[in-house]
Amino acid sequence: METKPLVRKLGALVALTDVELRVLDALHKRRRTFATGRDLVHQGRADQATYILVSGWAVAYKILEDGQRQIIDFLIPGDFIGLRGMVSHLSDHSVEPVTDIEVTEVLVADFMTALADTPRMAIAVFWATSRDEAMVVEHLINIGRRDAAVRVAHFLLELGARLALVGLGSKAGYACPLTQYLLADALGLSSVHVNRVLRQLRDKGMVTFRDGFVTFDDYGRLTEFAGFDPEYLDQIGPLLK
Amino acid sequence: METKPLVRKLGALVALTDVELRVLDALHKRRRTFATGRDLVHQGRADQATYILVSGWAVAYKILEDGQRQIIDFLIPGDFIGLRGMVSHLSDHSVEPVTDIEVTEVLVADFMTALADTPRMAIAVFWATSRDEAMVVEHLINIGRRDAAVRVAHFLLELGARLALVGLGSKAGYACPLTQYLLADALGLSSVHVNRVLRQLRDKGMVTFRDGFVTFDDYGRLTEFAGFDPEYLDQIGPLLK
DNA sequence: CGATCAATTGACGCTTTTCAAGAGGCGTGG
DNA sequence: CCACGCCTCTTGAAAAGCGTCAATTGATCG
Repeated sequence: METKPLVRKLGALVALTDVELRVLDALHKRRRTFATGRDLVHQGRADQATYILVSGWAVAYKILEDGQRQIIDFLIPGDFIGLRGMVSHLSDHSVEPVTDIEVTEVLVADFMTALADTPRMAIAVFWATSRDEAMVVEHLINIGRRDAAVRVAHFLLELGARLALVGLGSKAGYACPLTQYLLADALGLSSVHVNRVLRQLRDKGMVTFRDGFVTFDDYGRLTEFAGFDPEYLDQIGPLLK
Repeated sequence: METKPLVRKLGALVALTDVELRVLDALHKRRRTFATGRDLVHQGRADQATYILVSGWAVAYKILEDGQRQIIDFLIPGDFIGLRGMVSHLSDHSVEPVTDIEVTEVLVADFMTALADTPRMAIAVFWATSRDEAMVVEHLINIGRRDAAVRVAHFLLELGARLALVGLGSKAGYACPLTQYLLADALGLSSVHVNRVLRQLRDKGMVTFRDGFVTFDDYGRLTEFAGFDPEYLDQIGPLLK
């Protein structure tokens, strides 16, 4: 039996019944692929569908008046794409693939019906989105009150923790398709400064960001340096049995 | 008929039936008051209740390892307090009153039951929290990619727009109990710099922050200066009729 | 083989922080 | 009623962090 990312994600929050699993399964309509550079969700446009990321990385961002870009979050397999846009009629940000990606499409109408029919699942979805918000909050704190080096370190650790949850990373490191430009736009830094900071961290033997791989050279020392607390990602098991 | 903040908030998102209104009404248990400096939600502690702010202001924040504080959001009447903490077992931030506040308490168990019994309301709550997340996202962008002056201007405008939604502000200005220290911790700046920037904005005749009041001296010029787009707060009416 | 993009490094300058000091308001206790 | 402490706001001077500009390299791609 194939374990779909969405099932794994929601199942970790709420113990799902057979009926709910069937409803969930019916949600996965078409499987689609998107190539790098082609927007899935476009800033300021209403959407009729949301997606669940199956493979590859994407980035949620917003373009400012002056052309600068702020990255809100990187999306990895198992994440919802454009869920807020679906529910608030107007998406306030864009999403585009970082790599070629594979997604399954979920139609708004189907999703709403599913939530109404299976309230426990609605809670699970609610919980999942709350976790996403916790991520954004952590991101906010990272940018607001940490200096560049700690900020970069913290970010790489957070990404590692998220990837580990879906089996794509460990305390040794992970494959990471991001460029230093993307990192800069996520962290509110210039790419030049990101480069310098990465070299610092590498020279200190804590973490190496190179050739599409993040390698934790000294995980313990890095977490201490970054003040990293993975608690907000912890799951204590399903809230609803 | 008294219009409770929660009813007004959810009613704007989903047209509620009589049954749902009754369920909602039953949620409002005790009314409580908290004085300045007494935490409602404490970082790292699991909670059994969430609150809905009736009057006064509160602040959601997180304390970092080194003692610095990052403010996540200011809470104004009609806002949920500690909703995420309720759903994820572990609250990742603290909430404390800025002024003396009045809240109504909602028990987790009641809330979960209500959501399960009235799925449309669950969607409304889901939507409301999505809007809150949009606020945090805007906050993130503000801190990540705008310089201090624009950041302060944007923030004061955003606060004004939120207050206007609940009848506590206009394009002329609003009563604002925040200190410059609170502003600094929200914006990721030092209080000294916030002070300087506020003087700049005042000298330029755009906005005055003084004696507990924010006065928009030139609303049009300020919005242009800040690149403020209130769209993300807009409501196009109930999604579900 | 030219073009584009990611990474890299140096020099310089500006934004913001830090440190320091002082003024005014307000509550509390003697 | 006054003195004192505490908080908030204010301003100046100096230092630090980070951004901008610029130039170089290597890799990939058509």
